[in-house]
Amino acid sequence: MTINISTEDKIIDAAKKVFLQQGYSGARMQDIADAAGINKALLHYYFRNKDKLFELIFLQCTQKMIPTINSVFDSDEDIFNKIRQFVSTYIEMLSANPYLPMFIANELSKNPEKVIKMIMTKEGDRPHFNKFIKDIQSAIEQNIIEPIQTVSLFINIMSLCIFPYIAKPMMQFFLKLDELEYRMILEQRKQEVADFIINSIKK
Amino acid sequence: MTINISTEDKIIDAAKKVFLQQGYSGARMQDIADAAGINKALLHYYFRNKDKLFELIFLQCTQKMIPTINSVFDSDEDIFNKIRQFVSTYIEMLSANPYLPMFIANELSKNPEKVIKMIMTKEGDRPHFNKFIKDIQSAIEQNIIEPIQTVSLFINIMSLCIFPYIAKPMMQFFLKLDELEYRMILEQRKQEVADFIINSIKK
DNA sequence: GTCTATATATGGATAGAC
DNA sequence: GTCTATCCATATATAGAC
Repeated sequence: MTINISTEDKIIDAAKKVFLQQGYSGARMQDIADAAGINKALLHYYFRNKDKLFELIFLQCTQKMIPTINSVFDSDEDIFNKIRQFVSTYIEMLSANPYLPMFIANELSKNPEKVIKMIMTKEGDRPHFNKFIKDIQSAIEQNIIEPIQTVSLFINIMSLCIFPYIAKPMMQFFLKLDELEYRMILEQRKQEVADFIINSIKK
Repeated sequence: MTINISTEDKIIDAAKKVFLQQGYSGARMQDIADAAGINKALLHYYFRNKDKLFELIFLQCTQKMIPTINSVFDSDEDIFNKIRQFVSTYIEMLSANPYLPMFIANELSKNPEKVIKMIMTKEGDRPHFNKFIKDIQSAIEQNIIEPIQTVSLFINIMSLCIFPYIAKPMMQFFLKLDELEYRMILEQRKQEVADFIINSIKK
């Protein structure tokens, strides 16, 4: 049986799909209407214009993952477990939303001011990166891990998690990997990346 | 004194700037004409259409860096020095072309078939990644570095080098870093990243 | 709320004068 | 080679019937 989905939800789902894959400037209102199984006029009836619709989708996407991440940051595991947990939950979430990293990075790089204003205006959860960075700092002071620039380590962790999604076609092309092979590699990375990081920083 | 730059070169320079920052779908022929100090009609006189102009720029950009990279891959340094050299020359080149990673990753992700066809059709140098991967493999067999999936290590190295450029606005936003601070971090990474990698894999 | 038809704006491309 | 003017396709947005 088919559940009755409201037109608004159909539009949101469709818009999410199109915007995430095509980005703002590549997305066509017609494509969104088609994907939602309605016509353009109805799109404008529900969401006045492309900008408004985009803003909704963008904020919804960026907010969605924050609570899960924060629950990791806020836990009182030791630094190694925290890194392990962060890497595996983050990669897990990205595998469920593979277009998200490219989408966000791209919009942010095309139009930094507009996007940042959008985020700042709408209040909501923020990722507790500071908490994470403080934990790293404190682990260094307690002599648990090698001294390293915390900011630099943070960038490394994010790089190792996110880049394989942003550069998927590039990596597939370079390494001649098909869809399945690449997905298996991403799956393995949930452990490998944490090992790689911890190997590097542990005393 | 001002050197006399041919109109064609002015167009190419302008197109490079606009395409790299805006991507294919975000770039406007008008913007390119403006940046070149000419009008649209003249653009079309030199390069029949947007696609042709884009193809030229894209191929020129992707080819430019290959010889330098290959000279590192082809050298007969040991694996640690090779990693150090690759990381530092690669980051050096990216700092000189900070928009390039986002540009390539984005076009590839928006239109993989088209882009790959473009690359395959035009013959030219290819990066010798295989050589690098074989070197890693052989270092593992000789017991010089920890056993690790070579493909995985390769992805890690690329991630650590490239991601900070793709995600520059995101990282700046998260970490509240201004232009100068971020550029300093990138500069430091020429050493730090190699240390980070080698720390992780050395016996 | 949903549609068809249409207005309006934008951007790529061409014609033709100089 | 370079320009102005214009065309035409595409894309966003609105009007108005049902």
